[in-house]
Amino acid sequence: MIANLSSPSQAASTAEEEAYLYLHKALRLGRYKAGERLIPEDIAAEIGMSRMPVREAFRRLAADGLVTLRPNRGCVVAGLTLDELNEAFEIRSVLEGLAVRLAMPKLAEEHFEEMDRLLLRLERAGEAGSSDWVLRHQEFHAYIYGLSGRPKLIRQIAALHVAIEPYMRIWFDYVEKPLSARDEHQKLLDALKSGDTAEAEREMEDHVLGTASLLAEFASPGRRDYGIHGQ
Amino acid sequence: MIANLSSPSQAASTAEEEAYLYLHKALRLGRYKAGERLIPEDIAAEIGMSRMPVREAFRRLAADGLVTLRPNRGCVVAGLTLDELNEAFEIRSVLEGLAVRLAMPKLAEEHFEEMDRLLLRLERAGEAGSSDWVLRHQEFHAYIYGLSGRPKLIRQIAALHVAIEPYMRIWFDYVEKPLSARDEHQKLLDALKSGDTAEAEREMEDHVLGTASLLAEFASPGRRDYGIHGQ
DNA sequence: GTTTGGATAAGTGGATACAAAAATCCAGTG
DNA sequence: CACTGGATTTTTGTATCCACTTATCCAAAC
Repeated sequence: MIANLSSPSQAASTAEEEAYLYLHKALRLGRYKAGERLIPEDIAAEIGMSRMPVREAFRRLAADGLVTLRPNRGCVVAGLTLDELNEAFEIRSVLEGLAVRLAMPKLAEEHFEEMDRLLLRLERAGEAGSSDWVLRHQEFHAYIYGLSGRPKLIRQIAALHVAIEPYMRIWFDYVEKPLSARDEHQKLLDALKSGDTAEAEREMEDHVLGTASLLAEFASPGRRDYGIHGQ
Repeated sequence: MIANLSSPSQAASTAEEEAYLYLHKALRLGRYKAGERLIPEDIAAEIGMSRMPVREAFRRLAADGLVTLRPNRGCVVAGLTLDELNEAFEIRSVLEGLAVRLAMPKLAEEHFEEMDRLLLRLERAGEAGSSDWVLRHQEFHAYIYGLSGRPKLIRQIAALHVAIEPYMRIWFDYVEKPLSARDEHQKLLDALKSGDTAEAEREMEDHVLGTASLLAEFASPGRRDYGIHGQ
C-alpha cells in the first residue's frame, strides 16, 4: 500500500537501473561523505559492470540533487549546506501542506486507523532508539502525502525526503531522541481528524518547519564536519 | 539580471550539454508532439555527434519530466494530461506563493520598478498578439520568484514553467489573448507593493490557479489532439 | 477478411577503445 | 624551502561495436 515512494528497491531490469538503485540507497544511508568524489570505474567494478551505465545513473542522481556533476570534473556527493537544508524544509512544508489540503476531502475512518498504526510504529522505534525511526518517520509522512493522489507532487516530496534523510539520520543518532516530535505528530493527526482543511494544512506546514528548526539548531554549532561543501 | 532560469541557452561545453540544450529548446517550443518517439541516432545525426551523449541528455530530460524513458522502449515526448497539467499548476501555486512570501521582506522600490517594466513589456506582447507573450510572462514570473533568493525553489519553479510552456503557447496562439491576465497581474503587483506578506502570497497562489482554470477550460472540450498520452 | 507466426529490420543497452582534459608528481629555480 | 612549469598518470567524454530486445512486415491459415 505504501509503495516505494522514497526507496526504489525493485529488481533492476537494466544495468543502469541497478547502478542507480545501488547508489541511491548508499547515498540515503549516508555511506558516502558529502564532497566525496565518486569514480565511475570503481563503482562499476563494485557491482560488476562497465562505467557507462554508472555514468547514466550519475545523471539521474544529479537530477535528484544527490550528487553534483561538472563537466570534466566528475561526480561528487552533494550534501546540503545549512541554507540548503532549510530551503529543502521550506519547500517540503508547502508541498506537504498542499498534499494535506488535497487529501482532506478524501479522508475516511480507515485512513485515520492506518495513520494511528503508523504513528504507533514510529513512536515505538523512537523509544527503542532504533535507527528505523527515520524510516518510520518517512513512512508516516509518505502515507499522508500519498493520500493526495497527485503523482508528481508525491514524487517531489519523496525526493526531498531522500535528500534530507542522511541529516535526519545523524540527527537521530547523535542527539537525544526527538521526543517533541511525538506531540507534534499527534497534533497533526488531530488536525487531520478535525476535518478543518485550512487548519490541517497549517499544522502540516508548521510541523515540517518545526523539524527544520530543531535540525538546524543541532547542525549549527560545531557540527560542521558533515555535509558542508561550497556551492 | 533575469538569467537563464527557464531557458538554458549558454554555449555547451560538452556534446551531452549541446544535445540537452537542443532538445530542451525544441521541447519547450513544442516542436515535438507528445507521445512522439525520439530516436537517438536521428537526433545525433541532426546535431553531428554519436548517440552516446544524446542518450545521456535523454536522462536529464526525463528527470525534468519532459520525456519518458522506458527500458528497451526508448524515449518518448512526455506531454501532460489534463490532470497532470492541473497538478503542475497546483504545485506552482504553492511554490510561487512561498517564493513571494520569502521575497516580500527584501522588496524595495527598484524591484517594483523592474516589475512594472516587465509587466509593461508583457502587456505590449499581449496586445500585439506576439508569440513572445509566453516568454515575457515567464520573465515576469521569473523575476518575482527569483527575488526569493532560494536556488532550489527557483529551479523547481522554472522546471514547471518549462513543462507547461508548450501548453501556454498553444493556448495563447489558438484562443483569444488572455486579457483577464492583465488585471490579475496588476492585482498581484499591488499586493506585492502593499507589503502585506500573507495577502501577497495568497494573491500569487490565486493568480497561478486562476491561469490553470482558464487553460483547463480551453483544453477540456474537443482539444484532445495534443498532449494526451496514457500514464 | 482478419488473424497468427515468424523472418527481417530497427533500436536499445552495454562494453570497449581512443582522444582530450584534469590532476598529480617531480625536478629545477628562485 | 616554497614555488613554478612541465611530463606523467588518471579520469572523463565520445565514438564505435556487438548482443539482445522490440517493432515491422508479409504470407499462410482459418
